[in-house]
Amino acid sequence: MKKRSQGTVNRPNLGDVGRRAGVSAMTVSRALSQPDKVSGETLALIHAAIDELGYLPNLAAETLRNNQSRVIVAMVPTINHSIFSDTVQGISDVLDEAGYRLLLGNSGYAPDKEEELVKTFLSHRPDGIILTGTLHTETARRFLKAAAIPVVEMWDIDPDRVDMAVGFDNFKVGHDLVRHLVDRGYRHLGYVSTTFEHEAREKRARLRSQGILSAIEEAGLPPLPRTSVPDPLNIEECGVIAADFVATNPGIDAAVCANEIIGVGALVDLQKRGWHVPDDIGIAAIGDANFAALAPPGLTTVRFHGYDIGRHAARLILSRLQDASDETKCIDVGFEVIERGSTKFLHPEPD
Amino acid sequence: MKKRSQGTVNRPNLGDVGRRAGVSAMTVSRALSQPDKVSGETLALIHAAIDELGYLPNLAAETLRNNQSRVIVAMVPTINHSIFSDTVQGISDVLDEAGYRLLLGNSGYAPDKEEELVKTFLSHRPDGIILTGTLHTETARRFLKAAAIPVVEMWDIDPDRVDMAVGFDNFKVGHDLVRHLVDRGYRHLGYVSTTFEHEAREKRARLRSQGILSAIEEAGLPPLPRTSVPDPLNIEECGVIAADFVATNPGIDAAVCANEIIGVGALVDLQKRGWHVPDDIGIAAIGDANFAALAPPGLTTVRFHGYDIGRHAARLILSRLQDASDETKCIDVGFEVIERGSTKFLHPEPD
DNA sequence: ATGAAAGCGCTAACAG
DNA sequence: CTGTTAGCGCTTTCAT
Repeated sequence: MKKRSQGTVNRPNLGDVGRRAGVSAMTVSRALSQPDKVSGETLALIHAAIDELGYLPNLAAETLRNNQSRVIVAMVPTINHSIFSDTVQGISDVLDEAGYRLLLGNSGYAPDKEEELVKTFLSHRPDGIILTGTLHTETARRFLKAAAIPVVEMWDIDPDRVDMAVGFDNFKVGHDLVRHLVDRGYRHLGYVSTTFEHEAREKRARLRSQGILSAIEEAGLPPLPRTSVPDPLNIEECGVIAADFVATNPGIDAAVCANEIIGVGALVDLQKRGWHVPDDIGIAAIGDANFAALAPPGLTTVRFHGYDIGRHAARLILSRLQDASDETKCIDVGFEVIERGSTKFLHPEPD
Repeated sequence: MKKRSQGTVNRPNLGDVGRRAGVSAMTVSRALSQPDKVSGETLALIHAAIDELGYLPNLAAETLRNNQSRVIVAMVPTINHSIFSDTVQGISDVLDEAGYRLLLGNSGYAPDKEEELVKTFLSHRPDGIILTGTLHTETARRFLKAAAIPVVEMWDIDPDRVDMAVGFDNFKVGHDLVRHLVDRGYRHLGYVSTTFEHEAREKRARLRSQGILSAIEEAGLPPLPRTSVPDPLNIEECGVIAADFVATNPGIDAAVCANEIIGVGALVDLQKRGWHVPDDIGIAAIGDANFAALAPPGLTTVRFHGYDIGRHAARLILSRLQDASDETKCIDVGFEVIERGSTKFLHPEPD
């Protein structure tokens, strides 16, 4: 009796199928991968055997043999955030269509954790890997390069990327949002920012601030009053802080909020206090995940294209896999300013 | 020269590490899995070699050899929905902690697609698999059973489950929400339901309807006026339909909405039309994903525990893996009625 | 404490 | 058109 397995159920392999069909394992293998090289009669026998046995190929063996797993790894800080779940959905949709599978990891904004995960994931021999952000440990970078598989970094575009990148320019986000407000006649902006512990988020936030300041300078506006809210964010607290800020800085005609939570909080709280938005004060925020459209009269925001970022990331991996000579790419998917009721066009008045 | 690889980079294996450390592959293997069986000196040499070469184990080989992949598959209809991304996060958190990886699939509510994916995923030899819902093709069920690995079905609890299940009782959802309204004094309910094409969603919706009707009967309330909104859902349209429904059924003192979108739409639209919520009309909805708390005065809802469902599902898999004799389990995580401003306690008045 | 052999399931390469 | 051999990287088993 052939000894196989250590206690668990034996699942049929190519040999079992072949035995049942009266051919060798090799012929079954061919029947599946190059059916034109197998006679019609044998083919029928083999398929019957496959159905009877419920044969499924063993991809661990294929991976080992072919050095190709048809698995792509994606690591996001959390999927519990609509912007990242959009991204993962985009990745998943593209991979699925191409017959690749998605191995998903949560790095939680922690480079050390990410390094650990990168090593573990590389052990699964993925055909490609998609990471969030550009902040990785030196060791992680080394292993990624040694793996010699396509690597895409998402969301941030950084010149010293590992391989490929898809994202947008955070400096431009801040810059363009201010520019948008200036174009509508706003002149006295205030800024409600965030304070993040995580270096990756802090870096992103800093770039946006710099963009804001740069646009303000370009437009010759007065200096930017500023406050910040603590992490983690709570919509009510953020609203109070933002509304207090607006109330104690009476010169401000528009508040720029570092994210949607702050923006909606400010919108709700200011209106509760009797301010009229957008007539008394304009409000705009960076990020458009869930509720920006919902809180009356709607929050003007910068929207990111998470789903597109995911799709592009997966496509970059796949196209590199198809054509290894494909040169390194960097895709800027941009962003969008969505104008809603919380800002309006101000008629120019004497200052 | 040793021939290896077909064009791609060779990554170091146990033999390479051993050669560098002056020992055999087997000793390196032991150094990693049973370090106490290797002399301290050799151990140091081996670890040095591992670091120098950047060795990572090949899990495809381990899987093939050990018949164990440390990979768990999870299939959800979409992760682009906060309730499912919560679930996936729950799964991921538990797996991560236990050193397992998550292979994620999107079945998109389609049993045929799911069957295809189940087969592909089983080919990866996962140690366990987590599915959404109980609606699978016969073939899918057969393959799942043949795979002889732990299977968990999430969200719906069904007596004829494949193996284990985590979820809640949809009949009870409808029943308890109505009961909640009745307890607060509401007597003339109306129902804004959905019309789904997908059998799985339709089934869930039907169970909830039955629960609603049952509670109404128990309480001896008048028959339930009812309308429905088309899929896919749009918040404004849903709002218009729901508000029209309330306006044309003046007897109604509370509207039960089949989901959060409808509920918030109704809330916004009715208030826009000058209705006062909850004084003129109470509103309650099933589902509490994103914005129920946000639209003033807050929407009373039934909240599901997606994250917990995910955690439990992963835990069931892992505990079965640790102890195969563990008996089949079914966990009811329940749900929660969240009372917000859109309903209130009605003082009993003469009818 | 360490090593050699064998085999997990698959397929490229080479017969026939 | 079909079969045999060998080896992908790993670990169980059996020496030493």
